[in-house]
Amino acid sequence: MRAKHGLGQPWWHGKFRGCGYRITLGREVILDILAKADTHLSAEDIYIKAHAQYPNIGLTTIYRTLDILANLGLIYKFDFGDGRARYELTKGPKGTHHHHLICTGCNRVIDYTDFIDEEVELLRQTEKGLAKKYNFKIINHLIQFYGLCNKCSVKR
Amino acid sequence: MRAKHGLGQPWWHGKFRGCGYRITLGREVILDILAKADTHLSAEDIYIKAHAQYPNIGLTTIYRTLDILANLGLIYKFDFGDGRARYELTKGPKGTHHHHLICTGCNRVIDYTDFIDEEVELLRQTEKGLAKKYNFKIINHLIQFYGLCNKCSVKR
DNA sequence: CTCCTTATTGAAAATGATTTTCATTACCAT
DNA sequence: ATGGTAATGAAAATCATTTTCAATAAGGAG
Ligand SMILES: [Mn+2]
Ligand SMILES: [Mn+2]
Ligand SMILES: [Zn+2]
Ligand SMILES: [Zn+2]
Repeated sequence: MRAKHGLGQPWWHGKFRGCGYRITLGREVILDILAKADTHLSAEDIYIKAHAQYPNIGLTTIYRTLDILANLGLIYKFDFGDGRARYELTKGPKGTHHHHLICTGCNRVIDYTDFIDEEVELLRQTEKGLAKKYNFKIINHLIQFYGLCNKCSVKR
Repeated sequence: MRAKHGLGQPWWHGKFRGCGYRITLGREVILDILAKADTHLSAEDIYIKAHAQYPNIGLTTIYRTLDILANLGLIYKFDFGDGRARYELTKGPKGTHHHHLICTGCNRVIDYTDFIDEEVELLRQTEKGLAKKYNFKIINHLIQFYGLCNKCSVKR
């Protein structure tokens, strides 16, 4: 059940090598952690996990690798307002693009992928309209809903 | 043509006092700057402008005031990825809620309010669906499209 | 497999935005 | 006008992220 492509090469090796980057132990560890994660990890979260498997890795390498991954479009970098960036594999285990519900009470973040059918279509149309009107080439979008989760809305 | 409410009181004095906050010269200056701004200002941008009218004001006061304003919902705080927070009056001169087009090439941010008719309606429906499904009380949303502006897409 | 070039790395120092501390000042209800 | 207390500025402290630099290790060539 290993997620490999081709001849036992992890899926990302290709894109990585193609851009002139070397495959290193540290980078493998980091991508492994991201692939297994089911939450939005911060650089330090990743550092702590990585350090367990590979005690020599430095936090600097985490930052540098995350930067490359974000530029390659393999991960998303988010700001949920808690003062540190959080990262998530573009195509996670769930594999699908998703949006976020963010609780301003407890900072919980809920992923949601169950878009209404029309939502996807409308997004396409909106992007098309904006692209033409502003002569802007849309590559990606960020959609987040802020509010109170079930627990937090009770407290108030 | 002054934007006043009641007996010559700026519109925000009410809400401000109602929450136990005092009206100070520094705060007036800051809100004035935000009200006149047609771009997304950083704390330091505001500090520089404020300093011109009120040389004694400290950067600390800017941060503290912005924090209050954001909590009161009078301003939005954004992260456009350039390492500093940027702020915008919730109800600007334009008065309307808007979304952003962000150029990843030059960091230009375009406001857009010209929603497709269906966009507003769909957003309402989506929010309703999410609210029920996740038992989440939606208060606000953030929608940003990333891509390349006309100038930057030519260069590539 | 060995060598060599060069990307990568870790540690430590630097940076830079935002916060905290604390003594002083100034709102504003009475 | 006065007093209680929120607000303020300067300086120091935080803290996530970046930079520096000498040491190390991918990985292509031979
Ligand atoms: Mn997510
Ligand atoms: Mn805007
Ligand atoms: Zn919550
Ligand atoms: Zn641009």
